Amino acid sequence: MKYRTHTCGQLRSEDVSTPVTLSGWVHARRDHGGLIFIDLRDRYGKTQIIFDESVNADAFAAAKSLGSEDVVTVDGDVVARPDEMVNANLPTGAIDVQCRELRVLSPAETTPFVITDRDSASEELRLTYRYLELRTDELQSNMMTRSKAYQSVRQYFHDLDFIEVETPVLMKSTPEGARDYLVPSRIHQGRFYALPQSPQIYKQLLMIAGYDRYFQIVKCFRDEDLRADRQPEFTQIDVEMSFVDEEDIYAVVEGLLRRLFQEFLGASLPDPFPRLTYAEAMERFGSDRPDLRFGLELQELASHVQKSDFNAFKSVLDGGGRVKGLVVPGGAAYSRKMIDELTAWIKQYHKAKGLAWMKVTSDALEGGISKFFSGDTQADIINDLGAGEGDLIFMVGDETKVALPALGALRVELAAREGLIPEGDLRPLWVTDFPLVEYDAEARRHVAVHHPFTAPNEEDLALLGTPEAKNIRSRGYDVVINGYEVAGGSIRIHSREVQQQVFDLLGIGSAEAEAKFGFLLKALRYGAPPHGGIALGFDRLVMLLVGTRQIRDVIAFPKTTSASSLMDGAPANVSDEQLRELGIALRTGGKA
RNA sequence: GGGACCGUAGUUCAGUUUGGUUAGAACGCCGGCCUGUCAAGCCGGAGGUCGCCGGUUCGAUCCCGGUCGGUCCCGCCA
Repeated sequence: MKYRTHTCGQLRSEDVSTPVTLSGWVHARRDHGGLIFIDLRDRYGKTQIIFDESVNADAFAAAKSLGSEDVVTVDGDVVARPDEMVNANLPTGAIDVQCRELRVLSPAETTPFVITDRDSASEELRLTYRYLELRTDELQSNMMTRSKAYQSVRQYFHDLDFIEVETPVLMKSTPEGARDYLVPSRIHQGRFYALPQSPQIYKQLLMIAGYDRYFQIVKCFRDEDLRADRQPEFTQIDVEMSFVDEEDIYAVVEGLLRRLFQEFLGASLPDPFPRLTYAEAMERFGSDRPDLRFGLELQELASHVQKSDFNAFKSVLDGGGRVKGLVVPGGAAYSRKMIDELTAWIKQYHKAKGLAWMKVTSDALEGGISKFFSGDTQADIINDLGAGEGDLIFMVGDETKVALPALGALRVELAAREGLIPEGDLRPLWVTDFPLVEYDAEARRHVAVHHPFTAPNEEDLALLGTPEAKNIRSRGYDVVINGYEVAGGSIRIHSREVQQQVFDLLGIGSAEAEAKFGFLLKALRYGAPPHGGIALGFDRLVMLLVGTRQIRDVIAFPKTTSASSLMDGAPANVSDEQLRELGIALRTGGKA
């Protein structure tokens, strides 16, 4: 039995009078009494099938009872449509297939939602029936883009002589970083594998093994809370290279991204990508992943505040904090209610103590905290900030690590509200010179900003082991596009001594380091080349390629915000027998 | 761990402000008519434990408490 000679997206005017067989899903049925149309759909497209009572009564009778999403095979002949019936919206819109014989392969029950319209059902329902949602044009298109992107990435790295190596999914739990997903061992009861947060250590060991250009498209797992752009299992393009410095990595990554965005969007990314240090990104944008598609940059207000009578801000400056602001064009029209809402928002979500504001008139400031500034200072502020009549100045004064991120969040929020974000733009950049460590109040020690194997900046190397070590810059770098962190990496430590010093800085004692990373420290003794690498978030790249803000739109079977799969019910309880085999007794019995 | 919003026919929503007899609409589904539609059209019909549990009340979809589920955000995500 032959199911198809062509796909449902294939036939054109040139095929008229060809006998064909098509198989697919009944997308829609339009019954005109003596004439029935169905749109037959597969992943290649749709073709209209005609059943004409006067041409073939048997097929016509069979078509009477067809329902949406039935799977059928149609034998028939390609016929041209009358000129005025051509559907210009469909690639196959110039022809019909006149049905000779209809075979119903698999009738479908009424679906819980209509396949033609993804918006017609809640996400909850669509996730429960994900295999139905995957039939929609939008998701099929997304998944095909994803598939082509895999191929493009592989081709790129193979052409550059990279070797693709699979690393273990069952590995040893590493204490730093995200929470691990654990897998119990049956053979070694009471012991656990961890799923990789990334193949970080393996790829470094591959460098030591001499595989000097490695890449892998690899699943990673992090047991942390989800977001619109974060799933517990996600895919990285993992890259590592030996005998390289930052510039070599930048060149390879920029080449890949330029290729992908050119191929899928016809977009030419800048060459080279602009670069910002972490410090500059924080000062100007209040974020280490700035969205460069719009302005609203953070501006310094310290000198003006010093000349004011606003003691709240002056004491912030005296205490070593910062006062910065941003100018909202036309913001003077904001109502008091809107400003109050923004104030509540920034206090609740971004820990700022408040949000000060002043409106700009022709030559002075008014409202808000303007009364604390003299006329001359007001003029200086307007001039200095490049503000104009009708603008609004927002200000935050706080300790540095609150003030800058709060204003950064405000910047993004205001740009969205004001429609200042040009959606078609793509603005990539490198962010460099991250701090090597930051203080973790909860753990009461310094932790790695990137990871513990990141090399310190050469210029700051002398500070290792001194009290100034907390200010050391790292050789880490991120790629940011439109506010999304799409890649992150670093030049790694290849010296056992430096690695030991960094562990010391992180409060990881030699015994602990030996127990947890002994195999890496040992490997570093046997001839470790200088090396570095990067990992690109593949899902986020595909999001940009298809133009969605939701990571679930580019993953075939995603999890909900609470990390469960509505379709298959994972995670689920397991039998006592399974637990017994693993030597596991539940402490609380779990939630039934 | 915290905050906000949401949960009512198969589906998307309205209704709840001010508790009260038959809870509506559209789409889908079923039946009928219809030979050029392509989201076909017209006529008719069926379809509801108002997420779940408890409380208040003569009476709860509506008010209160809890709980489950979904979405977004803060924390978290080396």
